[in-house]
Amino acid sequence: MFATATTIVLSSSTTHTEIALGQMAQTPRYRFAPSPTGYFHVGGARTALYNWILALQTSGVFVLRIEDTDDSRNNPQWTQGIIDALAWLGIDGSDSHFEGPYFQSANAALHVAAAEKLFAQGKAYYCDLTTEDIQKRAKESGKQSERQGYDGYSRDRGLGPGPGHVLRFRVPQGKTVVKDQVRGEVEFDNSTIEDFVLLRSNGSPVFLIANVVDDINQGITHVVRAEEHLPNAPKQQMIWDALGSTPPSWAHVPVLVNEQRKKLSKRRDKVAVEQYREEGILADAMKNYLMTLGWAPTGDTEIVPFQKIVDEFALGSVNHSPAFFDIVKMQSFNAEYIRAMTVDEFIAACEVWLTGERAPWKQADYDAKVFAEIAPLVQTRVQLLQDVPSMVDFLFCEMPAIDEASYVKAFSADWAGPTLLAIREGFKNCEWKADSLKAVVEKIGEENSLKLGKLQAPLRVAVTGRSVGPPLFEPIELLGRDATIKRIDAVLAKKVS
RNA sequence: GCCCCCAUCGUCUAGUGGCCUAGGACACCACCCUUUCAAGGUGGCGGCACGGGUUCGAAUCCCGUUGGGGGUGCCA
Repeated sequence: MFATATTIVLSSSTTHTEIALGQMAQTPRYRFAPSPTGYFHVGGARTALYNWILALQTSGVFVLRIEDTDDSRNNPQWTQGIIDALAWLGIDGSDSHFEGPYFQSANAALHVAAAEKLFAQGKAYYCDLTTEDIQKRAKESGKQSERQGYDGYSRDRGLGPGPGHVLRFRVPQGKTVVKDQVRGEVEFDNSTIEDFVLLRSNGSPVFLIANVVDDINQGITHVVRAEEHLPNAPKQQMIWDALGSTPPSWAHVPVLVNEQRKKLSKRRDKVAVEQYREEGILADAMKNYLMTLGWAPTGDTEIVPFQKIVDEFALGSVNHSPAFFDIVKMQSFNAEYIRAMTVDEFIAACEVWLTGERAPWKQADYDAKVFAEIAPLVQTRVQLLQDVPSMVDFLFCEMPAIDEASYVKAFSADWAGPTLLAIREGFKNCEWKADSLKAVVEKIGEENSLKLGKLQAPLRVAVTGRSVGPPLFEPIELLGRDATIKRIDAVLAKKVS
């Protein structure tokens, strides 16, 4: 009872102080701090989006910091990938809210200096135990020691820097309360936190301190990151305190998971933003979808303008539980965004898939005018832009590749050959317009008591090579009489053989 | 093992004590439309993990159980 009351009083007074400080002194400074270890992760994209939106809302700043400190996994090629992917999502390096990129590796000296300052103040100490030594001690002590893993063996041994010595933070007694904008107050008993490493035995700083020192030097006021960092928060908050700085406002957002409910991982799951982009997911669709994971705009519609999201998003209303990254739903969002485009926009968006090396046809065979004619018919039929070429390729190839299953299905009926032959005869002299072509086929249908839906199947396979696709007669008109009849003959010949 | 977080349809969510016989979206099913396939329209299936409290009243508050997840590196 008393404890609770005290906590409330303390926290409310602290909150007032923070608000007063924030109002007077500083514009909010958010940051996104990825490490360049591979393609850009969709989880990272969501975290970046959160920070970006928050910066936009508050007239604040979005700082991009590349955490490239050592480690064999880092590679400069990924840095450009991150920057490009962010720009694709509208997090544009030239925007006034954007600052950076900064490179953590450039600040190594500052990290070391901060660590040495902590040593000088007795807030950190050197230790000469190896990882093996620590494991051995833990095993020998049998029962789990108070502190996990490392037991504080060198706390009072008065060691200085030297070969094989790591610098460890002296975790003080007591409790550390992390005030989290998503989760409220999370309390950690310091006795459960080991004296963690600040400087490796080779003298290089580790993430825990490098990250904090950069945040301090870059004036970061708000740390919004994935929940996997929650256990780091008390440690980092202790470093902020030890360094004499006021810790930032924390927010730990739930992780994205796969169908097994495990955190999305680069090894196991399809997570690369670049890959989705290449498949033809639209940036707006991805942004919108990502923002519906763990949060939702007001109203009964999830697909909303980005501005509405910027207007409404709040950390306090972010869900506390992990969200499944559902590719099927994202594609459905994408399809809706595709349909919402004007035809011209759609044509422009398809450009990359229709020309250049990705196109399945020879450049000379492609006719932009023909595609423009059929574009409205394919626009309602694709989920991914990469699906477009296979829907229209029959228009730009000499002869379509006949899908065997479609062929067998369409020509299994005994009427298939004869009616197709009749259609061929009808096509020889009719007016070459979609409506007239349709009329020819319909008439033959009447004569044979076959519905158009059935009767057109063999014709469709002959012309397009497949049993499904856009409406048939418009493309046939575009193809022209000679090419159409040639294709019918080819498929008829195939039947005979 | 230990620390921490979490728990509404299969999935993503709305819901902040009465408006909830729980709303929307994706997926799925049926029907309508129809030139195949889509799109569109209509309808359907389907959920507050469990057990105790608190309260006139609980999906909403508290406790416990169970079940998930994250962390436990001289990675970030």
